[in-house]
Amino acid sequence: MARPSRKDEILQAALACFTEQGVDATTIEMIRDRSGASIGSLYHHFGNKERIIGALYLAGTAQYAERLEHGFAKAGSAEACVKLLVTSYIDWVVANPDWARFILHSRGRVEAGEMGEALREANRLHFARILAALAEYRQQGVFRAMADNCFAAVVIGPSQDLARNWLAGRSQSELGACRELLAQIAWESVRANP
Amino acid sequence: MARPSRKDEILQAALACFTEQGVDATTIEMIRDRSGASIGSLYHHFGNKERIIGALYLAGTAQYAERLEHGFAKAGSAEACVKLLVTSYIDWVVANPDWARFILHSRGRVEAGEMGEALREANRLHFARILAALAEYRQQGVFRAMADNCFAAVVIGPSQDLARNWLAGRSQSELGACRELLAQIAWESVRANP
Amino acid sequence: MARPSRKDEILQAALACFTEQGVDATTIEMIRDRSGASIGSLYHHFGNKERIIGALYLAGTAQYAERLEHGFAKAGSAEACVKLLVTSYIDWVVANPDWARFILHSRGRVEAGEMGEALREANRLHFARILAALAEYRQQGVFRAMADNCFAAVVIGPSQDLARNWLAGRSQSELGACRELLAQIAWESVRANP
Amino acid sequence: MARPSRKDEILQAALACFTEQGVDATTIEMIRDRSGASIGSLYHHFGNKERIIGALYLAGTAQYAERLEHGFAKAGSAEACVKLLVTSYIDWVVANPDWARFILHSRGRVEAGEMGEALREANRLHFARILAALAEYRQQGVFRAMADNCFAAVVIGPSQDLARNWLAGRSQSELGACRELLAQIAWESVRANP
DNA sequence: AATGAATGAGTGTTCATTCAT
DNA sequence: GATGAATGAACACTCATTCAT
Repeated sequence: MARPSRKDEILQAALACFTEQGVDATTIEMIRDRSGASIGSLYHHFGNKERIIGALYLAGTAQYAERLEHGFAKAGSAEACVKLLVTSYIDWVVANPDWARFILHSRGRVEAGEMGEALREANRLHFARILAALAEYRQQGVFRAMADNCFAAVVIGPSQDLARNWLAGRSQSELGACRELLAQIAWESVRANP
Repeated sequence: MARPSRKDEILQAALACFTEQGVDATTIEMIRDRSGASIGSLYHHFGNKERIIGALYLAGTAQYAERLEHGFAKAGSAEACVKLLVTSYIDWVVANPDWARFILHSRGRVEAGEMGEALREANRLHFARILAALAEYRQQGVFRAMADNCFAAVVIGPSQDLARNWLAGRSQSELGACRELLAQIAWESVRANP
Repeated sequence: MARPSRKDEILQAALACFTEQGVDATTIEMIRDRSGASIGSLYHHFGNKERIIGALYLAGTAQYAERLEHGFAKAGSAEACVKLLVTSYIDWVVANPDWARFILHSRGRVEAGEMGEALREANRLHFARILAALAEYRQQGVFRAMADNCFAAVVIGPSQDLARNWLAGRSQSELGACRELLAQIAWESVRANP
Repeated sequence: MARPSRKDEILQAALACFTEQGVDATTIEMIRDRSGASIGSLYHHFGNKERIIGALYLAGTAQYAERLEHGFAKAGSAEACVKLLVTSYIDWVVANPDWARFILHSRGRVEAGEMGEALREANRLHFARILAALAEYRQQGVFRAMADNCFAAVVIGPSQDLARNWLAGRSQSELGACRELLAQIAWESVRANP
């Protein structure tokens, strides 16, 4: 296994700081102290704070997208696909709580910054892949008629809401405990009525 | 109609700045310029920036809670109650987009600050009122069995997700257009299977 | 006994604040809170902070001068006069530690301010009275030859040094315990050698 | 001869400002203007104003202590030691009036701040060295019986009082002129009566 | 690639003072 | 005489960023 590169060390340190202090309250010096890199090195690798945030964001979403991709390859029905959207989201949040918290809170910021277009492009792609995977089923009339953004909200909204609360420490119970239930509800919510 | 007090003017100005610049990027001077109050007056009334944020947050949630309360008084069935949770949330967001955006993004910050306990107390109360309104129906077995936090997430999660996207300008379509559909889905998601 | 006037209440409150916080760290609002007077009242009576400090200073030195005056009236020898300078100083410090501390630390400030001339005038007068009381003895050759400022320093310097340390809490022992010894040393230091 | 370091330049500039304006009235910008360093550099080296004050204080007292140390090495009698305490103090004040004024007025402030313990430790050490140098003579009964703090006050009090007045511009005559007389009086004041 | 001293515009906040009531 | 809301200049301090080594 390769040693983590300096860049990755910095990214990991930044994420830890963001988790503990919040993104705005984290200073470059905090990241320096935690990563062991010098200020000069930080700027050599990333150029500015915004780009550290952006790189972290993109790496996080890519990681999640990859996980989803793997699942889709094996899903053989509309139901499996929809449930996969829920379960893989929850599983990823549980496995990467810091990353999930950061992404959940920094989207607007990254979108507004210089890496905004890159982010939107990645999102478009991600969304398109999901739609493509579901396109066949939609044509078969498996799903209830609704706008794309509604569909996405209905499927992932409950999980995201629960994840937000859990990541903020407002839930005493485990997030994973609701995994199956939320997947089932998502499926029931979007399938065409029998 | 009474003229808005100096305190309210400051709060309104702060909200407008938060909407345009974001909370962190808003400086006290921006609020001063927009409100017409002097810096001294700002501090005379609120003491520090944190407390402006907190006051605005609490005022916003109170406003929404009041709206919900009014509706509950007239709701005569479990279905009406659940749908009301969705529709009154969406209606409030559409009617107060700036306030909604601010509240959606500042919860963690306020919770972490000196007014955190006041906020948690208000939330506890709000949540308790909703549960009380539904308690009777729950005992009758009207609802599918699930934890309280799951119930809340299933009912409001999709609306909140959609609202976030709409408030961030990521939706071209109107938020209100999904009103009935989301209410219906919420109800179907939590009712006991027939 | 007359009730203390509002002015005196303010002065007392100011002195207490100065003792606890230091003169610079004391704000008008602290004095307001402690005195019970309103900000407007404070400014009505004194005009500004500087004049509160000045009034307090002058009142304190006057009080000490009066005490000295009383003693001199009864002192019938050079030795008695010199020892009186020491003992009445120490007695006053022990009786009015807050006032003494304030005066010991604020002289330069008052001298530099608008009441500086009044202070210098009071000091000149005070000094002149002491010299007058000793003039006769000096002519008789009772004292060792030295400049006036040296004389004053030799007589009062040790007491003042000890008082400073005691007032700052750096001495565990009582200031009064050294009273007689310091008076004796002062006398031996200034008398002409036998 | 080495060029003064940036830190020393800042310290020198601060001392000059303190002399002209007083410590409280000196702003960071004044020190910046006088030292030529940037605000960032000031804070890079010292962290905050308090620490500039503390560093200056400690450097000044160290300088004086060193001077005293050198003298003690050559003093061969109780009389020489006592007189040295007086003369080296006066000589140092005359040679470093700004530093002396600053130290005379800032002790309480530094003691109350974060460097207070360092200062007290330095003082303890300084005091202990002096006592050690005199210990042998004390055992021989050379000195009049009195408490340590009295002894210190009697020896240095007159010089300090005179120095204060001279440094404040209240003395027209030279401080150095009293050097021998004060040393002599100090010795007479503490020696055991013949 | 790495370092860290230096930079300075910008921030939240303080507080003596004013003045209309 | 008394009140206290309003004022705004001034301050200590922060922190992303640069650049010579």
